[in-house]
Amino acid sequence: MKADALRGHLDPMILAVVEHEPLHGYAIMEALLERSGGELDLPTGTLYPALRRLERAGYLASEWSTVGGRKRRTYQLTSAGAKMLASGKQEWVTFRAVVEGVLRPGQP
Amino acid sequence: MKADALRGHLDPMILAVVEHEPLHGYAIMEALLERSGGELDLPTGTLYPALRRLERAGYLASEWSTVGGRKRRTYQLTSAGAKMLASGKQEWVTFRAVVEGVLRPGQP
DNA sequence: CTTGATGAGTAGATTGGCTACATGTTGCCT
DNA sequence: AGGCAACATGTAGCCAATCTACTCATCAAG
Repeated sequence: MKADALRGHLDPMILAVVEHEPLHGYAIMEALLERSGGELDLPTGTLYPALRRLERAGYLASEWSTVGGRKRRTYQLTSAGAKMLASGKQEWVTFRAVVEGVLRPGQP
Repeated sequence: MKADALRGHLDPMILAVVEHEPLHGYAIMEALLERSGGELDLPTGTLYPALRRLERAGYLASEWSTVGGRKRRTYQLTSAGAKMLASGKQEWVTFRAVVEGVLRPGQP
């Protein structure tokens, strides 16, 4: 999968995996990998800056903890993040309709 | 629709509209607008550079003509472009599965 | 005692879509 | 006649998100 196909779609995906349970960065990576059937293997240089960006924007809140001698930063969805996720899902539906309207995937 | 959601998806869309008939730039813009139900209103600063890029890459070929006193550059799909379009369609299917696998659009 | 998995992070390059601009024609409306 | 909308093509430069490539640290297995 091409790199910049992800552009603008990563944020709602990240928010989605922490929708029902707070997770730390590494666990978010794994969740994305698992939910995508192994397709979405984010480099840390993509994920961690994205998480900080989402926190700065107020969509995520984080707190540190230590588990088994390892420091974790656990992120949870804020209410603003929940709204952003909902609108992100709606935008995805629109986007999909646009692309498929143009691509006409009926004929391969 | 967010601007950079388009990143990496525009190329196959452009190739798709010239798949069955060659079109000039302005007509491609209109075709995209129509096929997307009015959602995809590309600025010329996006479309024309994209067309040149696709031609440089060998996916499109162009020739000039004059219709009603106006100069047109008409683009048609090359065989390399057809292959690229086919693989672009396939990549879209994968991409859609990835996003929806992560977003789980069942629950809004 | 080295390797792989866990865990978090930064610096810098790339790149493609965007805004804003430049240029010209045709045809309709007032 | 004058002006504006639609038609038609293009460039320069900005911006931001993702990537590569790196650093640093702990723990378990071999």
